[in-house]
Amino acid sequence: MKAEELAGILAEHSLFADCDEAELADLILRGHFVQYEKGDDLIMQGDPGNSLLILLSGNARTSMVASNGHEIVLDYAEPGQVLGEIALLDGGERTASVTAIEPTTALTITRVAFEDILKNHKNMALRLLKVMANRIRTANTMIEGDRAYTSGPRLARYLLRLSVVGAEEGRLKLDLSQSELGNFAGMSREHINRQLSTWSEDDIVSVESGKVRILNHAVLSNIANADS
Amino acid sequence: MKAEELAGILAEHSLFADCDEAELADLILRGHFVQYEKGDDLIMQGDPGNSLLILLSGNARTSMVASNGHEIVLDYAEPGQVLGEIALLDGGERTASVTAIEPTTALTITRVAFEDILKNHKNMALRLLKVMANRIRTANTMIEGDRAYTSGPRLARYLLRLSVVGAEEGRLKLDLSQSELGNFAGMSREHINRQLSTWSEDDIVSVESGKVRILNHAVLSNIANADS
DNA sequence: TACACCAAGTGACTATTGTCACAGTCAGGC
DNA sequence: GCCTGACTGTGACAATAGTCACTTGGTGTA
Repeated sequence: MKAEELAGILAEHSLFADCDEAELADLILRGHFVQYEKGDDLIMQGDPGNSLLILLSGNARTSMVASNGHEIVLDYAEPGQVLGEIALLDGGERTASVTAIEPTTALTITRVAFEDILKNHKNMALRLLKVMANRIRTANTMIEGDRAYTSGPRLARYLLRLSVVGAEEGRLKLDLSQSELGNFAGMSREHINRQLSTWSEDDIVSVESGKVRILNHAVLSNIANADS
Repeated sequence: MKAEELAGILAEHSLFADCDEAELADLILRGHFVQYEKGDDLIMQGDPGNSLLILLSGNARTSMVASNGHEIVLDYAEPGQVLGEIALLDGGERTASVTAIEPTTALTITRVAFEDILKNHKNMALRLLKVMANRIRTANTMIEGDRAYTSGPRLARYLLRLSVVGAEEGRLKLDLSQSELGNFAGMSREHINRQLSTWSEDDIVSVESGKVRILNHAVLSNIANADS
C-alpha cells in the first residue's frame, strides 16, 4: 500500500483529521502495515504490550475473558481507532483482546517509534490524551449502565450505542448475533431474545433474518433513561 | 502555605515524584490552592470542566448519580491523585462528582495554565497519559468484576482494592459504612451486611464497631477469583 | 438520664435474570 | 435436494440479590 493511500485513510478519521503532513508521514514511515483475516487477534489478552495499533479498515471487537471464563465485550472498534495504548503506556499486560470481525488492516507502531513520534510532534500527545479521555468516559457510562439500570434500559443503551446517526431504516453499525449482543450488554442470549421480542411487538425494534433494526429511536431513548 | 511545603507534598506522591524542580515550581506558581471541608464538592457532576485538580491532603470520593437516582461510587482518591482531567481534555461536562470525605486541600489548575504547563514540560503529557492508562485499567477491571462475578467475589475484590499492602491487622484505607460499601461494590446495604456476617463467621473478615478488617487476605483473594 | 439519631442486623417475601432443555429456522455446501 | 451447523425462539425452573419492615445497638447531646 502506498503512503498517499495510507495518509488518505488516516486523514479521513477524526483523530488524525487535523494531523499535519509531517505527522502523517512520520506515522506511515515508522509504522508497520499488517493485514488480518476475520477471527484473527490484533491484540491478545495477557501479552506484553509493546506496540500500538491504528485500525485502518475493517471492524474489530475488544473483549476480555474473566478468570471464571465469562466473556465481556468492551467495545467495537472502527477504522481510525487507536488500540492498545494502555499497555504501551503503563508497561503492563494487555487487559483485553482485539479480534477482527471481518478482514482488517492496521498500522502497528512499536514503543520506540511511538516515543519518537510523541517527542517530535507535540500535538500527538494532546490528541492521544483526548482519545483516552473519551475512553474513560465510555467506560464510566458502561459502569453506570451496568450498575444503575435493569436489563431493559441497559439493552436499549447498547443498541443506541451501536446505532448510526443518520442510518436509513434504523440499521446498526454492526449486525451482531444475539449471543454477541448478550456479551456486549451483559445479559444472557435468551434474555436478549425475549426483550427484543417484546419490543418488536410494540414496533420499537424489528428482528428480521437475524438483524436488529431500530424502528422507534425516540421510544428506545426513553427506555434507556427509564427509572428502572 | 509555602511553595516548599507544596513541593514536598507533590514530590511525595508517585505521579509527581520524578518531576524536576522547574515542573514543580510551575505547577505551584500557576496552580491555585484551595481548602475543603468534609462534604464539600471539589468537582460537581454536570458542571463544565475547565480545571484540573491535584489532591494534596485528605481523601475524596468520586461518585456519579445515574438519571434514575442510583448512586455509584467509582473510586476513592488519595493525596497525589489528579482529578478532573477528563472533562478538561475533551471539553465536555464533568461525568462524576468528587466529594471530600474529610478536610481536604487541593491544587486547582485552570485550562490555560494546564495548557502552558503541558507545552513547557514535555514529560507532563507522558505522565498524564500514564495516569489515564491506569484509570482505564481500573475501569475495565470494575466492568469485568461487575459483569462476570456474583456479589461474593465482587465484594471481595472491592475490599481488596481498599486494603493497604502492609497494613497491620488488615486495616482498610478507609472505614466505610456498609451503605457506602454497597454503593462502591454495587450491592444493597443488607446484602453487604449478610455477606460480611458470613465471612466473619469463618474469620475471613472481622466487623467490629462498624469497621471492617481483613483477617485472612489469602482466602479473600481466592474468593475474589472464584468461579462464581 | 433520657432522647434522638444513625448505622447495623435480620427475617420474609419478591423480582429479575440466568440456566437448561429442546424445537424450529435458515443459509451454504456437497 | 438435503445435510450440517449455527442462530433463534420459548417454556419451566432455580438462584441470586433486592426490598420492606422491623429490631437492636451505640453515640452524642439536652
